[in-house]
Amino acid sequence: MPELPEVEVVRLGLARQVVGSVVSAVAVLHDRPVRRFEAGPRAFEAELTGRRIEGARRRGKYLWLPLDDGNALLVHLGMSGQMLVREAQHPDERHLRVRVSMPEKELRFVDQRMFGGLLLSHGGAELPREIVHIARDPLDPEFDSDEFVSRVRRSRSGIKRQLLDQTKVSGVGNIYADESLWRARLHGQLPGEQISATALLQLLDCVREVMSEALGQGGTSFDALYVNVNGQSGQFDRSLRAYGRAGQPCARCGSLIRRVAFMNRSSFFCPSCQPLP
DNA sequence: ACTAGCACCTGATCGC
DNA sequence: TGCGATCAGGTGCTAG
Repeated sequence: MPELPEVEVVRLGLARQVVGSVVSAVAVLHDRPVRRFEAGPRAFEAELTGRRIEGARRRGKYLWLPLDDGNALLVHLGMSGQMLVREAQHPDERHLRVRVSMPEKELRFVDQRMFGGLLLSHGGAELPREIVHIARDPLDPEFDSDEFVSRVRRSRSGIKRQLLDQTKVSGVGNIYADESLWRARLHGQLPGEQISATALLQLLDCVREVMSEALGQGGTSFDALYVNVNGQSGQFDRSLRAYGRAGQPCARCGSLIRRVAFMNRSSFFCPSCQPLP
């Protein structure tokens, strides 16, 4: 669910509200969200307890909190995960999975579908080993645009599939892929090897543009499943031009936006602005 | 090595 | 009112 702008909104909230705090207690209420931590839920609780949170960092859709022992609390929100900062007396959320207690507040991992999760990354303060395969994102100053372009042009896969491949570029999900392709006037099924380097660089600019605008609006929320650390929704859904707009006129040309099935989900595009050759 | 497809979950909504 | 099918913003594993 949450893509780069939504995760960045959460990261900013954590940076403001939990960095500098010391963890006084941890309760894993459902084992599934810590499934990737091999030492198990009890070790997760024990190792996180007593640690001071030193920062809040992000790569793509992953975020992590470096700890004072050199380890890191690594977080992925999956499709429905939330990181909420609540007062301790706030009633438990229906899908509360992990409670991290601190003086005067709690950091809560809430996740309906549990595709997301937490783990303790040993020595992961700088960059958790679990996410070294994740590429930098297009807003990272060290993102290598030329490397992305050459990799895309070496593949026959459709450009949308490649935009969603987090080892080529991270942070892009189904919404911002469709929005970026609409802005760049590219059909998602165009094979990468058929797209010029210039067009791909323009596509990257569109990705940066749409994500920056979304970040400025607090992200995209269709329902209460994506919210910031205080439980508030973002407003970028009002600015979407393709995603979720099947049957509505294209803002550029007036043709009706179409929806097609893709990778067990949906793609939205303008058949006039984004033709397949 | 690359690629496509599926598994992993819960819940809301829609048609019958 | 109930039931099954479908859909939802993601990632990792695995079989070709």
